[in-house]
Amino acid sequence: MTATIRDVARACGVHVSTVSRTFSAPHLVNAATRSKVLAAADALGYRPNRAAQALTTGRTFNLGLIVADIANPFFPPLIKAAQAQARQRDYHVFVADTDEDPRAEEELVRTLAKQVDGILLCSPRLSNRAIERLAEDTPFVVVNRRIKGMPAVLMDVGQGAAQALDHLIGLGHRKVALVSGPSGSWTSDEMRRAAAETPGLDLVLLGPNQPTEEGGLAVAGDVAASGVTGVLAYNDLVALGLIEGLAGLGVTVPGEVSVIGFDDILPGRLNRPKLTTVTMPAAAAGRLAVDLLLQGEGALVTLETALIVRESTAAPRQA
Amino acid sequence: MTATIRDVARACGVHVSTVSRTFSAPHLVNAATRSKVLAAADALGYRPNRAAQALTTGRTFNLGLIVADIANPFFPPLIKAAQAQARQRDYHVFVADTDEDPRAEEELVRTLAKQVDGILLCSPRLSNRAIERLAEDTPFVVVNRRIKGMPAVLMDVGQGAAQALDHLIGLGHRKVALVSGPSGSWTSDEMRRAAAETPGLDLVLLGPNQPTEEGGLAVAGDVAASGVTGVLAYNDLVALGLIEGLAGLGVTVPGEVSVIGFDDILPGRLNRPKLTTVTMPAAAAGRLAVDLLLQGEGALVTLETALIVRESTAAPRQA
DNA sequence: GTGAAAGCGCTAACAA
DNA sequence: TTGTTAGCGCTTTCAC
Repeated sequence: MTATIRDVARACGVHVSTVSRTFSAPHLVNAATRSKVLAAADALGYRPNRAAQALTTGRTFNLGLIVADIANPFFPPLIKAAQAQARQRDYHVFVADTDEDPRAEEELVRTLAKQVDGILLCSPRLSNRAIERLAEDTPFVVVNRRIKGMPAVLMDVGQGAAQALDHLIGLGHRKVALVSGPSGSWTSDEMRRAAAETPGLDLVLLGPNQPTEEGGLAVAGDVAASGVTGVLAYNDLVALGLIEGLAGLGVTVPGEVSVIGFDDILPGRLNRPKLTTVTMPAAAAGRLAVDLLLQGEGALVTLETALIVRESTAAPRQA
Repeated sequence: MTATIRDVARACGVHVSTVSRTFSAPHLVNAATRSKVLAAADALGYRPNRAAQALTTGRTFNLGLIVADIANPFFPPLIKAAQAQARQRDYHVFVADTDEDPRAEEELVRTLAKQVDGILLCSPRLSNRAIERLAEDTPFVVVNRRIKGMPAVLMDVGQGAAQALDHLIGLGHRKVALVSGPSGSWTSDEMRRAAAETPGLDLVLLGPNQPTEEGGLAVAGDVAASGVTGVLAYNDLVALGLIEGLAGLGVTVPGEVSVIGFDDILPGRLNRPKLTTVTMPAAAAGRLAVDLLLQGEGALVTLETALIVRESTAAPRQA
């Protein structure tokens, strides 16, 4: 039904290999022949069959993009940017969602591996070892995970967390909770590391938690019971859930407790109080990760983050 | 490097066709042979090469999912659900974003067509005619678009809009604006149709508008100038932008103007005032669309929508 | 129940 | 510059 290289060849009286060359190495074919072929191809609506190309060349012109949760507002801008960048380079992208499950992540990588030229693993939940093993078969770029020798795009979470904590300290908070994210999350570990290195803090670690509103809601009781006056949450969703949970417990934000999120997603900007948070350059990360993958360079890119002070933080109430 | 069917065949002393059958038609092969083959395949980490399978069978086990804007919060739940459903049926999904551009949409369909077994076109901006033409080459399911003879998943936008308008009327509003969406949007047309059929309304049509916060912000002036006391917006993003724009103009919501959105996205629930809106079953639509596509049935599914009254609507101030 | 052989659409030496 | 040929990994008749 759909035209093949052979139809085009027949239509303009050349051999199939000439048609093939016209597309894959145009400089090797006579200009006159080339335009004849192009015209015929156009008339027939010919488009090369990517599966066949992949079979001979080993290149699929496909990329895999794996995220923990498509519906988490942090990811869509990253997906969008990666997809756009890939498109520019004539690549298509498979998007898949692991539902925060490391086993699903691994299986996904395995089934995708042969169909793509490389995989973007975003905020993986798999262990470094597991990722390294998988990377033996497929080019990888990881986002928000540091693995020796593997190309990565990192967001400087440690620096953002430090800034957030300094902000809290500057406001006069001493006893502060870190509401961490899922286990296996590099960003969560980075936040913890940054917190541990911040002097002058009476730190309470609460977690692991689900990286969702529900996770925040669920931990509200513990936060209230802990007696902290400030909280740094794993992400905005958790922060939002926490604020809601705290409100349910009669604890006001930022009156009694200050809360800082991470990611700077839209809902945080609209919430009352507007969320103080750390912006994450998700779109830039998506774009760069695609570039790294396609250029096959072993680079490590670290993107800056920045604290945005809004309304969910204030000086602690005097005891 | 990666094991092929031939490696497996050699490893257990059978012919390649037997190995092939073991996977594609297991009942045609002796149980003993089958388990021998399976064991060898497992040991070698064999996975069939999808490109090669596609070449012979014509089935790719890939799906295309095209949306207007991945970053619009309405779509991620749909994408997530579609992806999960596809995965269950052993399909992978290409996700692509048209940036609200009909030309990009068409080109995307064309380049994707040969690599997939079908395409899910969500809230397309292309004309019916253009879609029908494209559908000659590739199985399609459209979401939120009604095209004669084409499988579709629809959300009952007309009904939702009618409910929203009735709510406004019940509150005492007479002069109401419909802030429509992008041209080419079926949902926008449905809303307009429903509005036109609602009696007792002094209707002002404002649009087309971009389906984003910016779109809402930009139209705020016109809304204020129009003298309406109620607004039905194309979606929550527009409604949110509009409320913000109105606030900038010193117009309070719902004090002076009531605003209703569409989609029920998270930011709307967190906004102050919390947005009165119409829920759209995006996840269900994604799931069903995949089912329709893979079952190849020519069905038309219409999903219900429902008004959720929150805080952005109230009785009009007495003149 | 299994093997042999042809071929899916394309590319990549090699020859002419 | 173009044609010839073999083959990518797999499925699918057709024989045995």
